[in-house]
Amino acid sequence: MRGTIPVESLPGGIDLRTTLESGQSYLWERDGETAYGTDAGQEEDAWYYTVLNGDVVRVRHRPTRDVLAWEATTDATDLLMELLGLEDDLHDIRATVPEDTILQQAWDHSFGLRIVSDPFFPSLISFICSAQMRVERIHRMQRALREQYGERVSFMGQSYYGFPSPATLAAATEAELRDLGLGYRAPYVVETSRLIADGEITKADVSARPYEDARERLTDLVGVGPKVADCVCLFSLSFLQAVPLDTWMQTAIDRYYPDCAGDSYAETSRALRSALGGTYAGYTQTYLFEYLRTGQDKS
DNA sequence: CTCCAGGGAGCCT
DNA sequence: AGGCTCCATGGA
Repeated sequence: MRGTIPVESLPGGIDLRTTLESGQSYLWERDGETAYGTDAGQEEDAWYYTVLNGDVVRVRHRPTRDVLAWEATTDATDLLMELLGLEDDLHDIRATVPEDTILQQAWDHSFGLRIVSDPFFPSLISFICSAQMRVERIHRMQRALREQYGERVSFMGQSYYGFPSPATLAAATEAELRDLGLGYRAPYVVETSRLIADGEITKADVSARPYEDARERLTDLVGVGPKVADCVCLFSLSFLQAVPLDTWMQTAIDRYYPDCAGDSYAETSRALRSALGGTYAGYTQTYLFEYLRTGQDKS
Protein backbone atom coordinates (compact mmCIF):
# COMPACT_ATOMS: atom_id res chain seq x y z
CA MET A 1 0.00 0.00 0.00
CA ARG A 2 0.98 3.60 -0.39
CA GLY A 3 -0.29 7.01 0.56
CA THR A 4 0.56 10.59 1.28
CA ILE A 5 0.23 12.97 4.20
CA PRO A 6 0.16 16.68 3.24
CA VAL A 7 2.82 18.56 5.22
CA GLU A 8 0.52 21.56 5.42
CA SER A 9 -1.85 19.41 7.47
CA LEU A 10 0.86 19.06 10.14
CA PRO A 11 0.90 22.00 12.55
CA GLY A 12 4.39 23.41 12.14
CA GLY A 13 5.33 21.05 9.28
CA ILE A 14 8.11 18.49 9.59
CA ASP A 15 11.85 18.22 9.00
CA LEU A 16 11.96 14.47 8.40
CA ARG A 17 15.71 14.20 8.04
CA THR A 18 16.50 16.02 11.27
CA THR A 19 13.74 14.18 13.10
CA LEU A 20 15.17 10.81 12.14
CA GLU A 21 18.89 11.61 12.24
CA SER A 22 19.20 13.75 15.35
CA GLY A 23 19.98 10.87 17.67
CA GLN A 24 16.55 10.39 19.25
CA SER A 25 15.56 7.33 17.22
CA TYR A 26 17.78 4.51 16.03
CA LEU A 27 15.00 2.46 14.46
CA TRP A 28 14.85 4.25 11.13
CA GLU A 29 17.43 3.89 8.44
CA ARG A 30 18.09 5.95 5.36
CA ASP A 31 17.62 3.70 2.36
CA GLY A 32 20.43 2.42 0.21
CA GLU A 33 23.96 1.50 1.17
CA THR A 34 24.68 4.85 2.70
CA ALA A 35 25.50 5.11 6.35
CA TYR A 36 24.66 7.84 8.78
CA GLY A 37 27.27 10.53 8.92
CA THR A 38 28.20 10.17 5.27
CA ASP A 39 27.39 12.62 2.53
CA ALA A 40 25.98 10.07 0.09
CA GLY A 41 22.23 9.68 -0.08
CA GLN A 42 21.42 12.87 1.75
CA GLU A 43 19.13 14.18 -0.94
CA GLU A 44 16.24 16.03 0.51
CA ASP A 45 13.78 13.33 -0.55
CA ALA A 46 15.69 10.25 0.67
CA TRP A 47 13.64 7.27 1.79
CA TYR A 48 13.67 6.20 5.44
CA TYR A 49 12.43 2.79 6.49
CA THR A 50 11.64 0.82 9.59
CA VAL A 51 10.08 -2.54 10.40
CA LEU A 52 7.36 -2.68 13.03
CA ASN A 53 5.46 -5.81 14.04
CA GLY A 54 6.56 -7.50 10.83
CA ASP A 55 5.46 -4.63 8.62
CA VAL A 56 7.84 -2.58 6.50
CA VAL A 57 7.20 1.16 6.38
CA ARG A 58 9.07 3.46 4.03
CA VAL A 59 8.58 7.21 4.07
CA ARG A 60 10.10 10.25 2.44
CA HIS A 61 9.42 13.95 2.15
CA ARG A 62 8.67 15.15 -1.38
CA PRO A 63 9.53 18.86 -1.31
CA THR A 64 8.06 19.43 -4.78
CA ARG A 65 4.60 18.34 -3.66
CA ASP A 66 5.24 19.02 0.02
CA VAL A 67 3.89 15.70 1.23
CA LEU A 68 5.13 12.79 3.27
CA ALA A 69 4.87 9.89 0.85
CA TRP A 70 4.83 6.38 2.26
CA GLU A 71 4.92 2.82 0.99
CA ALA A 72 4.27 -0.08 3.34
CA THR A 73 3.05 -3.62 3.77
CA THR A 74 0.09 -2.18 5.67
CA ASP A 75 -1.88 1.06 5.96
CA ALA A 76 0.77 3.23 7.57
CA THR A 77 -0.99 6.57 8.02
CA ASP A 78 -1.99 6.14 11.66
CA LEU A 79 1.31 4.42 12.41
CA LEU A 80 3.29 7.38 11.06
CA MET A 81 1.13 9.87 12.92
CA GLU A 82 2.04 8.05 16.14
CA LEU A 83 5.70 7.22 15.46
CA LEU A 84 6.69 10.66 14.18
CA GLY A 85 4.62 12.75 16.58
CA LEU A 86 2.75 14.30 13.68
CA GLU A 87 -0.10 15.52 15.87
CA ASP A 88 2.16 17.71 18.01
CA ASP A 89 1.50 21.39 17.31
CA LEU A 90 4.99 22.82 16.96
CA HIS A 91 3.68 26.39 17.06
CA ASP A 92 1.89 25.78 20.37
CA ILE A 93 4.93 24.04 21.80
CA ARG A 94 7.30 26.75 20.66
CA ALA A 95 5.08 29.33 22.30
CA THR A 96 6.10 27.81 25.65
CA VAL A 97 9.83 28.20 24.99
CA PRO A 98 11.58 30.83 27.16
CA GLU A 99 12.97 33.91 25.41
CA ASP A 100 16.60 32.86 25.92
CA THR A 101 18.73 33.59 22.86
CA ILE A 102 20.28 30.13 22.73
CA LEU A 103 16.91 28.36 22.89
CA GLN A 104 15.38 30.55 20.19
CA GLN A 105 18.42 30.00 17.98
CA ALA A 106 18.18 26.26 18.49
CA TRP A 107 14.49 26.26 17.52
CA ASP A 108 15.13 28.51 14.52
CA HIS A 109 17.89 26.22 13.36
CA SER A 110 15.88 22.99 13.25
CA PHE A 111 12.22 24.03 13.27
CA GLY A 112 10.22 21.06 12.05
CA LEU A 113 12.08 18.54 14.20
CA ARG A 114 9.55 16.37 16.02
CA ILE A 115 9.90 14.11 19.03
CA VAL A 116 9.38 10.49 17.99
CA SER A 117 7.50 7.76 19.82
CA ASP A 118 9.66 4.71 19.33
CA PRO A 119 8.41 1.28 20.40
CA PHE A 120 9.41 0.57 23.99
CA PHE A 121 11.81 -2.37 23.85
CA PRO A 122 13.86 -1.21 20.83
CA SER A 123 14.11 2.27 22.32
CA LEU A 124 15.31 0.81 25.60
CA ILE A 125 18.01 -1.32 23.99
CA SER A 126 19.23 1.43 21.69
CA PHE A 127 19.71 3.85 24.57
CA ILE A 128 21.44 1.22 26.70
CA CYS A 129 23.83 0.93 23.77
CA SER A 130 24.16 4.71 23.56
CA ALA A 131 26.36 4.96 26.66
CA GLN A 132 29.65 6.67 25.74
CA MET A 133 28.92 6.30 22.03
CA ARG A 134 28.56 8.69 19.12
CA VAL A 135 25.25 8.94 17.30
CA GLU A 136 26.58 7.40 14.09
CA ARG A 137 27.98 4.39 15.93
CA ILE A 138 24.74 3.83 17.83
CA HIS A 139 22.95 3.59 14.49
CA ARG A 140 25.52 1.05 13.36
CA MET A 141 25.10 -1.07 16.49
CA GLN A 142 21.32 -1.17 16.16
CA ARG A 143 21.58 -2.15 12.51
CA ALA A 144 23.95 -4.97 13.50
CA LEU A 145 21.45 -6.21 16.09
CA ARG A 146 18.62 -6.18 13.54
CA GLU A 147 20.59 -7.95 10.83
CA GLN A 148 21.97 -10.55 13.22
CA TYR A 149 18.88 -11.33 15.29
CA GLY A 150 15.91 -9.66 13.62
CA GLU A 151 13.25 -11.22 11.46
CA ARG A 152 13.70 -10.68 7.74
CA VAL A 153 10.84 -9.17 5.78
CA SER A 154 10.75 -8.85 1.99
CA PHE A 155 9.17 -5.82 0.42
CA MET A 156 9.34 -4.67 -3.19
CA GLY A 157 12.29 -6.91 -3.91
CA GLN A 158 14.38 -5.84 -0.92
CA SER A 159 15.11 -7.39 2.45
CA TYR A 160 14.44 -5.58 5.70
CA TYR A 161 15.06 -6.65 9.27
CA GLY A 162 12.87 -5.96 12.26
CA PHE A 163 14.22 -5.32 15.73
CA PRO A 164 14.70 -8.60 17.63
CA SER A 165 12.26 -9.54 20.40
CA PRO A 166 13.14 -9.45 24.11
CA ALA A 167 13.19 -13.27 24.16
CA THR A 168 15.59 -13.40 21.22
CA LEU A 169 18.08 -10.97 22.75
CA ALA A 170 17.69 -12.64 26.15
CA ALA A 171 18.84 -15.87 24.50
CA ALA A 172 21.90 -14.22 22.95
CA THR A 173 25.21 -14.55 24.73
CA GLU A 174 27.37 -11.76 26.00
CA ALA A 175 30.20 -12.94 23.74
CA GLU A 176 28.01 -12.78 20.65
CA LEU A 177 26.98 -9.22 21.41
CA ARG A 178 30.57 -8.19 22.10
CA ASP A 179 31.42 -9.53 18.66
CA LEU A 180 28.85 -7.08 17.25
CA GLY A 181 30.82 -4.26 18.84
CA LEU A 182 28.63 -3.57 21.87
CA GLY A 183 31.60 -3.70 24.23
CA TYR A 184 30.77 -3.55 27.94
CA ARG A 185 27.11 -2.90 27.12
CA ALA A 186 26.69 -6.52 25.96
CA PRO A 187 25.74 -8.01 29.36
CA TYR A 188 23.40 -5.07 30.02
CA VAL A 189 21.47 -5.86 26.83
CA VAL A 190 21.19 -9.56 27.67
CA GLU A 191 20.07 -8.99 31.24
CA THR A 192 17.59 -6.21 30.49
CA SER A 193 16.14 -8.28 27.64
CA ARG A 194 15.59 -11.12 30.09
CA LEU A 195 13.85 -8.83 32.58
CA ILE A 196 11.52 -7.58 29.86
CA ALA A 197 10.98 -11.03 28.34
CA ASP A 198 10.07 -12.40 31.78
CA GLY A 199 7.63 -9.56 32.34
CA GLU A 200 9.36 -8.41 35.52
CA ILE A 201 9.15 -4.85 34.24
CA THR A 202 6.48 -3.88 31.73
CA LYS A 203 5.85 -0.85 29.57
CA ALA A 204 2.34 -0.59 31.01
CA ASP A 205 3.64 -0.44 34.57
CA VAL A 206 6.22 2.23 33.71
CA SER A 207 4.06 4.45 31.54
CA ALA A 208 1.16 4.48 34.01
CA ARG A 209 3.32 6.29 36.57
CA PRO A 210 3.99 9.99 36.98
CA TYR A 211 7.10 11.09 35.05
CA GLU A 212 9.79 11.01 37.75
CA ASP A 213 8.41 7.78 39.17
CA ALA A 214 8.47 6.22 35.69
CA ARG A 215 12.12 7.25 35.28
CA GLU A 216 12.95 5.76 38.67
CA ARG A 217 11.27 2.48 37.79
CA LEU A 218 13.22 2.18 34.52
CA THR A 219 16.51 2.36 36.41
CA ASP A 220 15.66 -1.05 37.91
CA LEU A 221 16.72 -2.42 34.53
CA VAL A 222 20.39 -3.23 33.97
CA GLY A 223 22.41 -0.64 32.09
CA VAL A 224 19.68 1.91 32.66
CA GLY A 225 20.62 4.89 34.79
CA PRO A 226 18.72 8.17 35.02
CA LYS A 227 19.94 9.53 31.68
CA VAL A 228 19.02 6.45 29.63
CA ALA A 229 15.72 6.28 31.51
CA ASP A 230 15.02 9.90 30.57
CA CYS A 231 15.69 9.12 26.90
CA VAL A 232 13.17 6.27 27.00
CA CYS A 233 10.66 8.49 28.83
CA LEU A 234 11.01 11.20 26.17
CA PHE A 235 11.52 9.26 22.93
CA SER A 236 9.27 6.28 23.59
CA LEU A 237 6.81 6.99 26.38
CA SER A 238 5.84 10.56 25.41
CA PHE A 239 6.90 12.23 28.63
CA LEU A 240 7.62 15.48 26.80
CA GLN A 241 8.86 17.18 29.96
CA ALA A 242 11.78 14.74 30.33
CA VAL A 243 15.21 16.36 29.97
CA PRO A 244 17.96 13.76 29.55
CA LEU A 245 21.18 15.09 31.11
CA ASP A 246 23.99 14.06 28.80
CA THR A 247 27.36 15.58 28.03
CA TRP A 248 25.76 18.20 25.77
CA MET A 249 23.30 19.31 28.41
CA GLN A 250 26.24 19.54 30.81
CA THR A 251 27.89 21.82 28.27
CA ALA A 252 24.69 23.87 28.08
CA ILE A 253 24.61 24.18 31.86
CA ASP A 254 28.24 25.25 31.96
CA ARG A 255 27.77 27.86 29.23
CA TYR A 256 24.26 29.16 29.71
CA TYR A 257 22.60 27.82 32.86
CA PRO A 258 25.20 27.65 35.65
CA ASP A 259 22.48 28.13 38.24
CA CYS A 260 20.90 24.82 37.19
CA ALA A 261 23.86 22.79 38.42
CA GLY A 262 22.57 20.82 41.39
CA ASP A 263 23.80 18.15 43.78
CA SER A 264 22.08 15.24 42.06
CA TYR A 265 20.79 14.17 38.68
CA ALA A 266 17.19 14.59 39.81
CA GLU A 267 17.79 18.07 41.16
CA THR A 268 19.77 19.32 38.15
CA SER A 269 17.28 17.79 35.77
CA ARG A 270 14.41 19.50 37.55
CA ALA A 271 16.14 22.88 37.37
CA LEU A 272 17.01 22.55 33.69
CA ARG A 273 13.51 21.31 32.92
CA SER A 274 12.19 24.53 34.39
CA ALA A 275 14.72 26.62 32.46
CA LEU A 276 13.66 24.93 29.22
CA GLY A 277 10.01 25.77 29.68
CA GLY A 278 8.56 22.96 31.80
CA THR A 279 5.79 20.98 30.11
CA TYR A 280 7.58 20.60 26.76
CA ALA A 281 11.13 20.93 28.06
CA GLY A 282 12.09 17.65 26.38
CA TYR A 283 11.22 19.12 23.00
CA THR A 284 13.48 22.09 23.58
CA GLN A 285 16.16 19.80 25.00
CA THR A 286 16.22 17.91 21.71
CA TYR A 287 16.46 21.11 19.65
CA LEU A 288 19.26 22.31 21.91
CA PHE A 289 21.04 18.96 21.72
CA GLU A 290 20.93 19.07 17.93
CA TYR A 291 22.10 22.68 17.85
CA LEU A 292 25.07 22.08 20.13
CA ARG A 293 25.98 18.68 18.71
CA THR A 294 26.20 19.98 15.16
CA GLY A 295 28.32 22.90 16.33
CA GLN A 296 25.94 25.65 15.27
CA ASP A 297 26.30 27.81 18.35
CA LYS A 298 28.96 30.48 17.94
CA SER A 299 30.23 30.57 21.52
C1' DC B 1 50.11 8.88 20.67
C1' DT B 2 45.89 10.85 23.49
C1' DC B 3 41.19 12.12 23.89
C1' DC B 4 36.34 11.47 23.67
C1' DA B 5 31.61 9.74 22.74
C1' DG B 6 23.46 11.20 24.16
C1' DG B 7 26.69 6.74 31.14
C1' DG B 8 26.24 3.08 34.36
C1' DA B 9 27.76 -0.55 37.66
C1' DG B 10 30.37 -1.69 41.55
C1' DC B 11 32.51 -0.34 45.51
C1' DC B 12 33.88 2.78 48.86
C1' DT B 13 32.89 6.15 52.56
C1' DA C 1 23.12 9.28 49.29
C1' DG C 2 27.46 10.97 47.22
C1' DG C 3 32.10 10.27 45.18
C1' DC C 4 35.52 7.53 42.81
C1' DT C 5 37.20 3.94 39.14
C1' DC C 6 36.61 0.97 35.54
C1' DC C 7 34.37 -0.45 31.63
C1' DA C 8 35.05 -1.54 25.05
C1' DT C 9 35.53 0.53 20.80
C1' DG C 10 36.69 3.35 16.91
C1' DG C 11 37.34 7.86 14.94
C1' DA C 12 39.68 12.38 15.19
